[in-house]
Amino acid sequence: MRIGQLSERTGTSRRLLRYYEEQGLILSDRAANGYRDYHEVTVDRVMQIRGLLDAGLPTRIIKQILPCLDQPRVIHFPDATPEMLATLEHEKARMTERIECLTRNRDAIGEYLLEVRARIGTRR
Amino acid sequence: MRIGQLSERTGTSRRLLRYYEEQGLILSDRAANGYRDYHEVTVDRVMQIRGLLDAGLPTRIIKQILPCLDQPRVIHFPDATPEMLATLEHEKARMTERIECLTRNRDAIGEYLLEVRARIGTRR
DNA sequence: TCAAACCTTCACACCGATGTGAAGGTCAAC
DNA sequence: GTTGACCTTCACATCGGTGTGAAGGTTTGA
Repeated sequence: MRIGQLSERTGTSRRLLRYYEEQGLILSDRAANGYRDYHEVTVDRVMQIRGLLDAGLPTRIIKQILPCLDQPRVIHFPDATPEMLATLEHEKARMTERIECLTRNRDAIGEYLLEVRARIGTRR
Repeated sequence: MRIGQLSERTGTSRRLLRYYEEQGLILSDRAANGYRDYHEVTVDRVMQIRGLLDAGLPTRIIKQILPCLDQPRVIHFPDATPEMLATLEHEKARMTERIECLTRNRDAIGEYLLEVRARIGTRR
């Protein structure tokens, strides 16, 4: 599929799709005329990238995480250096911290909303 | 406490503390000489802000969330307009999405690491 | 009284993610 | 064959979070 369709299906501007490619997050074949040609699977990949970006990860880190997300799993052995494994472990821990922070604060919002609505319910 | 101590205790540059204040995320009293004077509770507040920023929330949203985090809970009724409640509900949902995205991807990293280490364990 | 270590405001600069537009090539349909 | 909708690259712009440094005031301690 071409960039316009990928853009539409992922809700991501063409500009950003080219940017993600430049950053090594997605790949494209090229048609004879130079147009980018994307695999079907790229749709999911872009969604994953969007989610991680939205969750605060920079493209540099996302790029390192992506090999973990292939399904079925393919181990790229050149990537599996001890440093890379340590980086992944570290990022995994940071993600857990983020999850805990988000969960705590989301739950606090939930309780706040409950209480506000309870008070409104009593016409105060 | 003054800005230097707050900076040290939160691991946040003075520059950023002033920025957060400018964005309405924290408050300070002023001493007679113009120096900022922070409440003890500001330490936790700053940590919360850092966590949320790191999790991808912009200061604009964090500012709206902060009233939910007071302990014990204080309902600021002027803030509790229907629009604000809708905004909070919306942000709560977005936070849940982020949590799910981070959890999925973190778990995928975990499985990848397990598999890589298993293979290394078998000297392959 | 002087130096060091604070503090103030202001301004310019960077970086990453993103928008926008120019200048031009390709292709499908009329 | 011209029009319109696509695509290409390139470049400049914006925005939010952050660093840095200038120019100057305050406090503390030798």
